[in-house]
Amino acid sequence: MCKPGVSDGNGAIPESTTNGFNSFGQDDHGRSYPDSGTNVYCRPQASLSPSPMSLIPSSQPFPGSYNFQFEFGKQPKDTKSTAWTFSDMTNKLYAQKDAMCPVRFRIDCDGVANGLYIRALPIYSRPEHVQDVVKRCPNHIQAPESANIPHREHFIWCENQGARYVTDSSTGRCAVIAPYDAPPAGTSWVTYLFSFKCLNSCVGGPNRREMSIIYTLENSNQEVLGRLSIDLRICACPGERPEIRRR
Amino acid sequence: MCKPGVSDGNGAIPESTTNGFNSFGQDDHGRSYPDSGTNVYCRPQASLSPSPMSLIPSSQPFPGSYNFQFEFGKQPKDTKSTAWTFSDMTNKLYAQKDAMCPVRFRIDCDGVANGLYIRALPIYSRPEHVQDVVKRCPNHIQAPESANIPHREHFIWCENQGARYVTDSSTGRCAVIAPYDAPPAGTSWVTYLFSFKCLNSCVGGPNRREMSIIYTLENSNQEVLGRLSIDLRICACPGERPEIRRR
DNA sequence: GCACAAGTGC
DNA sequence: GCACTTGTGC
Ligand SMILES: [Zn+2]
Ligand SMILES: [Zn+2]
Repeated sequence: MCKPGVSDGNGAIPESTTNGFNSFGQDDHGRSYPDSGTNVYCRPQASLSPSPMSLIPSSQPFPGSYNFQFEFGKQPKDTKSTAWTFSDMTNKLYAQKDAMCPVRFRIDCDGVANGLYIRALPIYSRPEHVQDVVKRCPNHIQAPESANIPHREHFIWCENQGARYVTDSSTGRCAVIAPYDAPPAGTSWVTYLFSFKCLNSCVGGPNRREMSIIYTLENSNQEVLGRLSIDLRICACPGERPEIRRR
Repeated sequence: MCKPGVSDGNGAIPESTTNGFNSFGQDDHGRSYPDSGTNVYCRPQASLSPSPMSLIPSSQPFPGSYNFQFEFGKQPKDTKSTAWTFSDMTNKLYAQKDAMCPVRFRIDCDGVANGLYIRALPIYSRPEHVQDVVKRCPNHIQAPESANIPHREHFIWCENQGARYVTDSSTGRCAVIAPYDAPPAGTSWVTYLFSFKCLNSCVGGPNRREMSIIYTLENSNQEVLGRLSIDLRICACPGERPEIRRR
């Protein structure tokens, strides 16, 4: 079994968990809601006293000793109606809501990687919103097809066996953790299927705020061994790059 | 005290209640939800077997023996940014969400009208949707300013003293009932303030479906003594008639 | 895949 | 009050 040392990639103390941060939302659920005032859908205001950087999850990528890497599986079609597309140029994933997006990970490992995990955590990438917890909008949480699903409030779902949905009790951040499986014979890449359960535009949820996914490679003590960050846009037409849209 | 006889205006048996109808929604809440399929915001389908007319609330106006009538108070401003405007031409109220709309009612009554009530019930006016219960969208129900408000699921609110929010136990229809007060000295019109707590476009709620308000004059036995119907459109810019909108 | 609808930022 | 954004119907 291979086990390189824990590193943190920021030259600081290794995080014993990815959850060492706080969120400052508009309400108990850290969400922005429509019409806090009369008839105005408003975005959450930046908190008056900005939260210390340490309270915000790090999105600083670092391969770490395991040389943690990702790539995307082949996209279904290359037309404008594709369910998802990843731009290497911008490091941004465009996907429809609920589309299964195959993300492959690999690590440098001579033997069997045991007790390793992939954590997927969504964040708002803009500093004004990064302190807010990414949650689904009430409309989608309450939708019948999410009824009785325990993780229905989670924005990122992972279809892999063994995926575990966690909500940090102090911050309210929702993440999904899947065991890092051994790659199939003949490759070092392991595929994970992620889907995203709100649109970027969902009122009462993401509410048009730009997002990123933070993928961390962790050991069973939740020590971060490597980190990746991917920008994310969930929309009806991921095949249409925003700049191409006709006026 | 004046008390003309109960009439029904349809030449049929008087309704002993406005609630003698059923709703056939998409789910337990009679609502349309986003993405019943993958990534498609869909409207509710018309039920395969159309509901009998008797199960749908009547919106047939009739003044009745009391000569039940309405008019609108003076609108705040006549600019495009008005909070509400009523078109006599089309019998349609255009209003912003949460805007207080003053509706005046009058009845022919020589003495003191006692034990009379005004009921306001919202319906979807198109036959495809009339069987669905009008409720607020989950986003607005869950919004912090609606927390702890018992009638937060109601689409129509009435600000008058004595307003009572009722939900029919068999149909799930939500209505608000206010006592018919004596008009102030010098007029026969009594003013009621109504507000509408979702946009016409609210996903998971009205979801772009056209609506009407049914106002009924009732006695304390919920017998209908008169009925009025007003078409309704709740939107961000009620001052802009839909036809005027620039392309 | 286009044209429309309609809430939002500014 | 305009222009833009972006989900939706067709
Ligand atoms: Zn959503
Ligand atoms: Zn609403």
